[in-house]
Amino acid sequence: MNNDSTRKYVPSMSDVAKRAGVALGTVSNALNSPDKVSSDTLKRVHLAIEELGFVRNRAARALAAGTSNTIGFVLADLSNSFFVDMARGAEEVAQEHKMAVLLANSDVMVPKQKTYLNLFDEERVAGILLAPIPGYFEGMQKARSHGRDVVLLNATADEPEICSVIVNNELGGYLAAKHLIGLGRTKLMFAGGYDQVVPLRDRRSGAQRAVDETDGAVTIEHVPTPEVQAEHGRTVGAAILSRIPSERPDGVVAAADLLAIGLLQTLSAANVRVPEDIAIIGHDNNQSAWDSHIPLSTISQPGHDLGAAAARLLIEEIKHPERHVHRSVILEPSLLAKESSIGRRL
Amino acid sequence: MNNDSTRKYVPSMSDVAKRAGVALGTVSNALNSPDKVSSDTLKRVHLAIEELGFVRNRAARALAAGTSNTIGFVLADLSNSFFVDMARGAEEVAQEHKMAVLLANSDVMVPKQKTYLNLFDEERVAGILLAPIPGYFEGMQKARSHGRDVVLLNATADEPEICSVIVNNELGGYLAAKHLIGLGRTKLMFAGGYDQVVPLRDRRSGAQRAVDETDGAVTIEHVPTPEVQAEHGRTVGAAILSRIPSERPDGVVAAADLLAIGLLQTLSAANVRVPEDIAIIGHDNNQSAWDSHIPLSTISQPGHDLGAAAARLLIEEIKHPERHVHRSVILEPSLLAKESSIGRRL
DNA sequence: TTGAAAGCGTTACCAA
DNA sequence: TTGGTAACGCTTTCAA
Repeated sequence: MNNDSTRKYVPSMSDVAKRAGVALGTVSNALNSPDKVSSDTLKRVHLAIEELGFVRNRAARALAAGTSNTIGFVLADLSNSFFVDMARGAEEVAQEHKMAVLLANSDVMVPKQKTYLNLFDEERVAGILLAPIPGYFEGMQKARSHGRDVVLLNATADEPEICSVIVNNELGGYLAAKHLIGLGRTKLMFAGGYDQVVPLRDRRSGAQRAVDETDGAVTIEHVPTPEVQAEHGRTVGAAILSRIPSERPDGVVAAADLLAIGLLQTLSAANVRVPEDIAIIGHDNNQSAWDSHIPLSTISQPGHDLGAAAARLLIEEIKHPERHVHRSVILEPSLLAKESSIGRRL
Repeated sequence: MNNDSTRKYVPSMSDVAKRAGVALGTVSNALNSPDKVSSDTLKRVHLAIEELGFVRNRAARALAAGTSNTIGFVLADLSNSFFVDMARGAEEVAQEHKMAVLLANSDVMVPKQKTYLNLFDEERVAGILLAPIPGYFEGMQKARSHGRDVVLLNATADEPEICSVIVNNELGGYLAAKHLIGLGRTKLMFAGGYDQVVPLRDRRSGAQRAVDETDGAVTIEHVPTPEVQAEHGRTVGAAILSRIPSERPDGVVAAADLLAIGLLQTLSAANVRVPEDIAIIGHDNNQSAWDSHIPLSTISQPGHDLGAAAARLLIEEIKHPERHVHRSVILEPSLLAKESSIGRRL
């Protein structure tokens, strides 16, 4: 009927100290620098902890020490596997250093991003990992001005004082276009995005570079879209279908996988053969695009490595501020050729 | 070259108090119970806060108050959109109550789940949301014994003292089978899972119930698989293909979407028509299965509602322990009929 | 190696 | 309404 009043008494370090017959400071040492304590007292302390069911109070710890061993990770979009991969990578590295990673999903909402950044700042976390909403950094400076170390993922700030890990998007676009060109395609299309979104713009210039290298043997046109979701891919697909076949591209570099999937669906539904008539390659290796009817060739973003590299930078900055040099790590994407470009291989 | 020593001095409440010419306690009140402070001093305090760039110290807050206004959410698998939906739902509700949700991904690893549960316990969070690794609750009791409120998502504990929110899986299986039967299918197959995994077992019994209701007009067979990933679906597909057509089922209820996708691929590749020859319905409405070639019919799990309901239960328990009644909320899944069962509708 | 005591920045209480 | 002050539970000197 009513709630249990099981709310047990939570033992503190001084309780442990009493029980073990040692001083408070000794318990603290036993926990934090076991080597400073004789193995005998160590045993007694641990026994007492066990008997009492003691748990450290992190709040008190953070207050006294001025910082915690927790890393706060604010990321833009949990429904995108790219970010989930980052979280995994960061976690693995943190774990090696006995640090924990707490996640906060800003869900592509700027105020939320700011709120969580502020939350981690208030919590005095050891450091903050931020995979920001493209173009939005609000809240970051405030945390930094309080001495909180911040490392950016998949974005760079103007100031060189902030470490960041980014992906070479230009190379991604280049690899994608180069792949299609190598497959003999000559009339390319770059689908999606517009120039205000830097990563997508970079992908496009990379694709352009690959085309330029052919000295005119290959052409490329750009069909911009407001966003890069599946529906925008369908729009692009419809646009292609409205042309007479001879005017259609024979290869499409999509700015993102979801867009590529939408495009793929629309074309297949109209009996355009992929890749025979039109080869398609996406971008991101987004899990949501796995297992599509015709497996999608894509440019794989090193999400895991990105998270790991960022965590390494952050931890270095936290633990050795004196020897730490602020820098930007650039990771390379890689080609993942599948059926949508190279056809079925048996 | 070297790191900036920008590490600014972080002002405290007493600094604010001095600056505003009021007492420390007044600043605290100004922040926590503005109504207890005259609008004049309120103004002065806020001005001082602004000028100093003050941020509360949550560690100190949690220490003094004994709890925070943060909810910790430990979930089993971030790469499954079901869990991400839960997180969103929980967050929305928390936000309405001015509480924040911090996420920890146990990544289907029991030790991690335990570690994070312990972490949140140590942090003295206001409460814990736990979407556990099926069958594993280690770490939960310890946190509970410290007075931490815990609410389970998509799982139930043996003790009635713990609130939980679950999905009626039996109904899900029933709806799925009923749907295929309503479409005229008479030789069903339930693909995936085995009886040790409770949710999957429930789905199967639901499907069985739907079949039983036909008084023998419809049959159903069970093909178990060790897990329910795409590869297992391919295995099931291969098994079906190895039979002569007349022995094949005409409708398959898959225990999970990923499995359904694998099955779909294998069958399509062998030119089995879906849904004409074999209708397929999955389970979970997993985002990773969206945008497949033939849109997959599925049973939609109310992930968002699940998270929201759980957060509501938890917050009620936190804020009104005296009037709170422990209970288990059961949510209903719903049918999402798409092309893989009903064919293309124009 | 161990013990004692001074904070850390809040909240919450009581007196004014 | 306000001010003063004792916790909160830990880390971290400094002596012993």
